[in-house]
Amino acid sequence: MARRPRSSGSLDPRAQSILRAVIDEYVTTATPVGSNSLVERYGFGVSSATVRNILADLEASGLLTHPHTSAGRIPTDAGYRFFVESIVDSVILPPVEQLMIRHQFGQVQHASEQWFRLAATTLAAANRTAGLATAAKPRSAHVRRIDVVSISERLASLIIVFREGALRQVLVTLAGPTEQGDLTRAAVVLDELMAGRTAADAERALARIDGTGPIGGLVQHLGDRVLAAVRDYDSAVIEEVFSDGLLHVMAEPEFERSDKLRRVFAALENRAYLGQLFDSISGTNRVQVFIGAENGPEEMRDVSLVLASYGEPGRAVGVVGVLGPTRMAYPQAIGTVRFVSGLMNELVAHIHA
Amino acid sequence: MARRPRSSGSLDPRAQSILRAVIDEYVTTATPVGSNSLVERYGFGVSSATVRNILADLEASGLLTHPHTSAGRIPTDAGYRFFVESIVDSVILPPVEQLMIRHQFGQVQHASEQWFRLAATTLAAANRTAGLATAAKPRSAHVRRIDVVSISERLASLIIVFREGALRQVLVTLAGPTEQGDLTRAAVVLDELMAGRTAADAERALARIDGTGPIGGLVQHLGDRVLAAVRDYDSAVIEEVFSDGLLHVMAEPEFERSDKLRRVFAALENRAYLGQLFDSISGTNRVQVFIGAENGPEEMRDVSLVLASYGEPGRAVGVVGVLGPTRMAYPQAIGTVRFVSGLMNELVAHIHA
DNA sequence: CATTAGCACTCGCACACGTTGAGTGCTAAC
DNA sequence: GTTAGCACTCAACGTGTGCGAGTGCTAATG
Repeated sequence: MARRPRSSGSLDPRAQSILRAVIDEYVTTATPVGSNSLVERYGFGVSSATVRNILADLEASGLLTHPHTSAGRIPTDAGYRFFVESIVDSVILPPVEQLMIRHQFGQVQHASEQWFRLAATTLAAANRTAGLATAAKPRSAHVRRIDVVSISERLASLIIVFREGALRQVLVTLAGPTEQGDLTRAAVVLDELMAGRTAADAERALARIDGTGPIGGLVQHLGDRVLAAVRDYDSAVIEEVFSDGLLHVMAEPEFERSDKLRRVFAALENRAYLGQLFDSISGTNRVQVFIGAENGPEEMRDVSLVLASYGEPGRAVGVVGVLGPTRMAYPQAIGTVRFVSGLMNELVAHIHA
Repeated sequence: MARRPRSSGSLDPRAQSILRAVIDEYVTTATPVGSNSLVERYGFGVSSATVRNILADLEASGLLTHPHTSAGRIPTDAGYRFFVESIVDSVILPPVEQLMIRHQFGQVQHASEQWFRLAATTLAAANRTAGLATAAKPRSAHVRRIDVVSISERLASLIIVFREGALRQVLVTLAGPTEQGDLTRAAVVLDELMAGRTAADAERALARIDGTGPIGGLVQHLGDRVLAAVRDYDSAVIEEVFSDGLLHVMAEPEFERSDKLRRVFAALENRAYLGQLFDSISGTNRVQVFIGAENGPEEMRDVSLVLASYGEPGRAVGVVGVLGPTRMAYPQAIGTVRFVSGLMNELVAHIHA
């Protein structure tokens, strides 16, 4: 029975600090925490009996639970939520860690567009959980350059560079033996026709083209392929989700039995789900936290996501984040995700400069 | 006690068929198989007592074991090895399955160099295990084409196409504001200089270049980057190992507890190990099977690999294969791996035509 | 002499049972 | 409001027991 009825939302500062202590303790030990160990390790200046009363209150408010009568308390999703709300705006990553991460990004400054992979790897390492990241993808694709390279007599590699530096390669089987010279001429025509265009523009331009003549057919053939590739790039909500450190999650005690984790991984392979999720956070630049059942899918009820989008809302956006058990170190996760997304913002800005 | 001492290597045909039956049964049920269930389901025309005698012989030969005295038999690594040797040359994938796989490959005929991904996916699906594949990588890289595209004022995307169609992209920060015109001119110089060259040749050519003049510095700067990228591509034994269907392995009862599997996954992330392994089979085009402890690393003693290389030994080779528990359906695995590697051979030949 | 029926034996597994200990909730005193 | 005290609960652990699948051995058989 709750001794003093309280309105949810506000919380006695002492109760709040005890909630924090429970979360802190549970996150590190992974075992339910009891009143005794709390006063022992945190010593609130009160006895264990008092702490017990407060714990009972917190449970009545739905912030803690009991696995069974004679066990300690563990936080509920709502408990984590309350905790996260109370810290999410104030967390700042310590300068030492900031420096370490910056250093890692410096190492590969000019290694193609692999930054998002590095972001996932960095987040995974810094949190000992799984790191996730997608490449920044523009709202609508603009073609920047088209190139055609002969691979063999009847095979050519079609290379499409998009405005932000993203790149697509398509192998094209040719109708007959074709020399690099013709391919180059066709490439020039296509390049002039499509460079700077969106998919829709490019389609209109291609429709007006003269499909006859010595290389007209070739241009038409290649143009169709370019268009398909551009549309494909355009329509995918997320191009690729790169993840790293899934092994860390496997090592967590809640996933000792692999079937739970298997379902989580299966959910992560569901593009529709991830696409929708990432889309929902792509407006804001704030760090978003999804805790356990808040994720929606049944399979995800044992894990939490800490996500942030990066990029320029009107142009290109991507997502970085962390996935771990609901029992995860939220302050650390929020801090690193915020910092890395900031870093990615800088990089995107640098590209668009 | 073995009733009749036998030399290892040859085996009574009846004993052999019983070994097969044990493997067959164990692979499907995952539980030790006893003499009774054997005669029940396979009825060899003898009683269970006789089967028991033969089982004892097979155990004495090291092909079977006992988890404990009152349990049925399970195959040892040596037992699987014997079985695999006896079938490896005769397994042919049923035409129906051949057709299904061919069909899948037909669907994406012109989707860039993603074939190896499809190979992994197909193998995973066909065997309900993990599928592995690497892209075909040439012994020594030959540059086919170099292109430079301006991304922003001080940022350019350097695109290197290799002879077999492989592609590398490097973002380059420029010393000062540079127009596409200059970049294009530099690209032409580099293209003429390096196209058709190996890394070593390209290095020599680049050393002789005139680093002065209006675009000389630019060429030099970009050239260094190209060289680094080519060397990088050259030196990596395997570029990327794509895997699919790891979830299937997670579902196997031997990996119900996730720690075993975690170690396997960790081993798979060890590039040095995989590189050496893949290198060791890259000479031959035969299907190679590595069973349990044969793999070497302690972490891999519970899994088997069925691998085959594809490509043209002198030029470009890659690897496709399957990873599963030692208790895996070897005939099916061998059949699909052989067939898919054959398919990949065709594709590589097509590229080099 | 290979095969087989019969039988004692082994040992993991499932289940029941008592013990232990951490932790709770309640009450009465401060 | 806080606290000491205490009865109570329940998972975890170790032990004991019966069950059953399966073996290995022996002696009989065609």
